[in-house]
Amino acid sequence: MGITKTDKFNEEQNTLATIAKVFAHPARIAILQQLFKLNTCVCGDLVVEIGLAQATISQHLKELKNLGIIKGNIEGTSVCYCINVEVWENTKQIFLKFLNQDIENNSCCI
Amino acid sequence: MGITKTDKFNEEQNTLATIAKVFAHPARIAILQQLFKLNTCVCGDLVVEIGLAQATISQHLKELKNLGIIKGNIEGTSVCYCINVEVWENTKQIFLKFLNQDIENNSCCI
DNA sequence: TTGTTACATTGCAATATTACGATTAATATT
DNA sequence: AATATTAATCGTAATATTGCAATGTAACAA
Repeated sequence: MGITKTDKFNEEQNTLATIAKVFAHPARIAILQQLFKLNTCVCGDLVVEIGLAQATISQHLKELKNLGIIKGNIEGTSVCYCINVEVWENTKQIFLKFLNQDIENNSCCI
Repeated sequence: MGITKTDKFNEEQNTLATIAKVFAHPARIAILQQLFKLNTCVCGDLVVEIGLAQATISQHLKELKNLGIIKGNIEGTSVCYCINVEVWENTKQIFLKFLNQDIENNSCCI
């Protein structure tokens, strides 16, 4: 089958899974880290930096853009990418809420 | 190809992607939420609760177990699952560190 | 105009994931 | 012992993801 049955789950669960899916590839993690690290727009050199084919990087950038956490500005023949801070914060909060759920007492399993 | 080129990335990036991949399915999110919510072992009724086939749930549980964030205790014919708090905390910290990286100034893109 | 550069898109092959029926293994129950 | 219950595993089909060569597109440079 290969198709996820999203109708079995609530919106929150599907949203969390969608966000996680975007984080679920080292190239996309690397792109985000690079954008954070440089603290400025990155124009093109992501391909050189990461070492995958240009088409592949472009595809990963597309997925990050689809989630909205990065944005691209066209500057002449090149495109500059950076974090979309608002969307990033929003996305982060959703994920933090999930990660920060804690167990009060965990005396059941050994 | 379909195969991720992990050798192009550092350990941290691959680890983050691996963790995210486990979170990247609503059924696994639902299982974790259930385990947190009940605050006790969940014995079997995950199949009923989530509404996927037993084999499917078992497969998702396996992936959560592979990451180590849940553990299962055999009790007679059934198995009780719960969060492995130590591993969960560890995993959480790795992810928090990634999520909490922030930009000091973001004046580049419009 | 012609070429060049930078990136997106398309098309395709290889591999991974999701889902489930069927089977197996282990323990309980009768 | 025979049967039932529970969950893991196997096998398989459908779909998704990854990666890249080739191509398309838009802006600039000569």
